[in-house]
Amino acid sequence: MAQEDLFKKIIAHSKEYGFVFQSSEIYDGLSAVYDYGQYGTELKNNIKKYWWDSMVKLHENIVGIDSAIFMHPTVWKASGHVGAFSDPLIDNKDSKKRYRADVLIEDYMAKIEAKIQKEVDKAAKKFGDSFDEEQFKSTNIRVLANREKLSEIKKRFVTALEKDDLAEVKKQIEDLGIACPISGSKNWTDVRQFDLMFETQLGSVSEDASNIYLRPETAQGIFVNYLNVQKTGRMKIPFGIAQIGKAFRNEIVARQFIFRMREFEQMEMQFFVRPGEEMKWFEAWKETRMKWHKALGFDEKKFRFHDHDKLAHYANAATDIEFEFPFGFKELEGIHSRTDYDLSQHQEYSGKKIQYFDPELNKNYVPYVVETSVGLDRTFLMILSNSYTEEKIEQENGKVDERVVLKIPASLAPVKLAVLPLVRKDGLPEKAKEILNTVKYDFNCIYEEKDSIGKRYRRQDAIGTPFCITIDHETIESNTVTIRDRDTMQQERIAVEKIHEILTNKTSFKDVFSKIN
RNA sequence: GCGGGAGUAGCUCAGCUGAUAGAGCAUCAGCCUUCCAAGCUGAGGGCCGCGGGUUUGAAUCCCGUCUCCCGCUCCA
Repeated sequence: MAQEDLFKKIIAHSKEYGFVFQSSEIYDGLSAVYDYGQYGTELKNNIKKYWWDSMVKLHENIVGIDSAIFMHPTVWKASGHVGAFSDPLIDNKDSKKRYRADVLIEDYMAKIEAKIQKEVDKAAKKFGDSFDEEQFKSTNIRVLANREKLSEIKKRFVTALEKDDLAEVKKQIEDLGIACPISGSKNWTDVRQFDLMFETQLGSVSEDASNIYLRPETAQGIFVNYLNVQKTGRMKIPFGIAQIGKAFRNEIVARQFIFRMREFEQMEMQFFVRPGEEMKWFEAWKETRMKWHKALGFDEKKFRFHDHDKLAHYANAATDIEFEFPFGFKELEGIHSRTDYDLSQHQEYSGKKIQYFDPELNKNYVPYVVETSVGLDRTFLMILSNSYTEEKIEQENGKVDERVVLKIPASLAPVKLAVLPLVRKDGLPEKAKEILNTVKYDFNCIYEEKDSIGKRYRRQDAIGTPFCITIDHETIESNTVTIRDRDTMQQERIAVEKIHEILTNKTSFKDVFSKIN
C-alpha cells in the first residue's frame, strides 16, 4: 500500500472508531486542533502511564510535577521566547518561496559588507605591510559610502520593526531592490508577522491587565520550580523532574493530522547534573529513551537518531529520535543538553539564587540540564501507524477474507477485554455478565451480544482489543470460556477463574519495562 | 500564505451535458442462533461544507468563503 494511502486510512480509521476527531467539527472544524474520542483517550492515558511510570516509578531520583499553563510573563523573557518566537515573513509570488524578512535584509547587508571587505583586501595588497586597516576604513570614500549605507539600512529596519510597521519593512525590501534568490523576481507579498506564542490577558480590565502567554513549552514550569522540588524533595544531584502537559504554538502551517497541532501535549523530563558531566548523561538518556520506544516491540528499523548540527542558543548537544511515519522520518522526541542556560537566566531575571550545594565537591553551582521531551500526540500517531494492519485471511472454504486490526501493544490497548456470549439465549448473556463483573474493576472491558460472533471479533480487532472471551454452552457445564488472541486469532479454552490472572500477566507494563531496565 | 486535489447519510462513494437525492457498508428494532464480517423483515438518518448570484428551476453553472489532504515554506 502506498504510504500516502496508508496515512489517509489511519486518519479515517481514527475518526470512524472514536480515536481522534477534528475539533469543533460541526462548525467546520478548527485548523490543526483535534479532540481525542472514547478510545483515543484511553490509548493516550495508557501512553502517559507508560511514560510516567518509566520515569517516576523506575527511577528513584526522578519525581513528577504538574505546573500551570499560565506563567509570569517574565518567564518568557528569561527563556528567550519573547522576541525570538515571532518572525516577519514574506513570500515571493513567482517562486512561491517564503523568507524571513529580516534574513533577506541581513543577507543584503552581508553583500555590502563583502564589498567593503573586497576594497580592504585590495588596498592591503597594494600598500603591503604599511597598510593600516582602521585608517583605510575611516578615510576611503567608497568604504565610507557603503558603511553609511549599512547603518542607514539597519536603522530603518530596526525602527520599522520596533514600530511593528510591516508595510515599511516591505517597502524597504522593495526600495533596496532585493530579489528572490530563486526566481530573481521582486514580486513580493506583504510582510506578515507570525507570533508563535498565544497571548491573552490576566485580569478583567484589559487596559490594566498584564499580557500573559499560553506556554509554548512545558520545560519552564520545571525550571521555575527547580528550587521548590529540590528543597522539599531533598533531591540530590543528579536528579530529574518529569512533567506531562499541554503546550501551545501558533504554527504558521500546522498539518499532517495530529503530528503538528497548535495545542499539543508533551511528556518531558529535565535531568539536573553536575557541570561537566552533562555529555555523559546526554548519552545515557539517548540510549534509555530509544529503548523506551523500541520496547513496545515495533519494527526497530523505523527508529533512528538525528543529531543536530545547528544548535539552539541554549544547547551544547542535541539529538532527535525520529520515527518513520507514513509521511517520512520525522521527529518524535528531542534530547537536548541545555547547559545551565535556563536556570542561569531565571537566576538573573528573578534575582533569586538558583544553585545547588554539592557536598562532595563542597561548592555551589548552577546545575546543568539534560532534557528529554517527547510529543505525546506524536507517540500516539507512532503507535497507530505501527499498529494499523490490513490482513487477508484464507478461510477453510477457500474464500479470502479481509480484516483491519490495530495491533496495539496489549499494555496500551484502550480496551483490554471483550466479553461475548456466543448466542443471546440459554442463559449465556447472564453468565457473560457475571464474568464481566469479576474483571471490570481491574480492566477496561466491553460487553457485546449483538450480531454474529465473527462480526463482533472484527469490531474488537478494529479498536485493538487484545483479548476476547466467548461464553458458550460449555461454559455453563464446565465453567470454562474460550479466549481469543487478537493477533493470531487463535483460541484457547481456559477456566473462568484463570481470566483475571491471564489478563494481569498479558496487559501489565512489566514485560515492557523489563526491556528498559 | 502560494500552487494542486477534495468536501453529497456515521463510513466509502455515485449522481455534476441543470428538473422529486441514491447505493453498499454501518446504526436501531425484531426474527434466526451460528466460534471469525457481508442470512431475513422493517426503521431512522442528508438545507449535497457555508454564503451569494444566474435561472421558471441549482448537489450540478458562476463568484466568494470555510475546512481537509498533498507539495512549497516554517519548526526550540
